[in-house]
Amino acid sequence: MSSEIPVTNELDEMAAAQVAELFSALGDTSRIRIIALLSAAEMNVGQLVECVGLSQSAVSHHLRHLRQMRLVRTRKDGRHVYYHLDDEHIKDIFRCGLEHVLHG
Amino acid sequence: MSSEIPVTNELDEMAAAQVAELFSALGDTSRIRIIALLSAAEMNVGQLVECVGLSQSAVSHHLRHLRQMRLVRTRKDGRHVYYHLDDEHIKDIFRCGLEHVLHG
DNA sequence: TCAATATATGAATAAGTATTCATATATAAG
DNA sequence: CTTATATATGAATACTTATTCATATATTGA
Repeated sequence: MSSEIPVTNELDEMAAAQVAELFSALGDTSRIRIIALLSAAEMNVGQLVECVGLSQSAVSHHLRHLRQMRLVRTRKDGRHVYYHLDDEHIKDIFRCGLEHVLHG
Repeated sequence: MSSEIPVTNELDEMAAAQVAELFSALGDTSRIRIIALLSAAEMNVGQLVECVGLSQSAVSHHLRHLRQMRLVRTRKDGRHVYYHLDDEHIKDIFRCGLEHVLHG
């Protein structure tokens, strides 16, 4: 054995950090509103700016964060960049949290 | 009409803030490790301190945070305070996030 | 090419937060 | 009653992060 700490703990720690990073990315009102909007439909940056009521810069920074976490992906159309959720599972996670606060 | 903004948006904004608050509470490695441990079994503070490897004070602060968010509850037994998840849904949310990082 | 529009980004700052330290409270044991 | 153990908490600090401002890049239309 190379260590006194069981391997499973090491893995769990790493996984815990990743899960925390995921929830942290969703743990901001502005980003959650973006996720909520994209849960309903694909939108370009300008539309998101209008909907969430933040500056274009702030929205863009949040989108970069969500992109880096692989929570959203983009599709380019002319001068516009359309954002959508990376996969359906993201929607599930959001709905899971929403259900909890609506029910609780 | 009392406002130009549809009521549904107001509700969504409030819900979004609550969802963000929930995910934010789960968006910390130490707290997620506590949630992960409590997903498996009830534990008292001393046991949690040993498992997560933080100071007693730090763990206690995190537990207060989780308590205030109604993610955990307590049961007192002598000098010990046992913590457990508030309900099964918390476990679901955690597992939902864990599955995402394990699969993705 | 030039102007206009859409989006992205680095730097700065202000607000938030995790951890530590010191200490308080509560319970049990002797 | 006194001491030891378990947990909680306020204040201070170091660190993180959301937003803004200024500006850059890219695409379209004239």
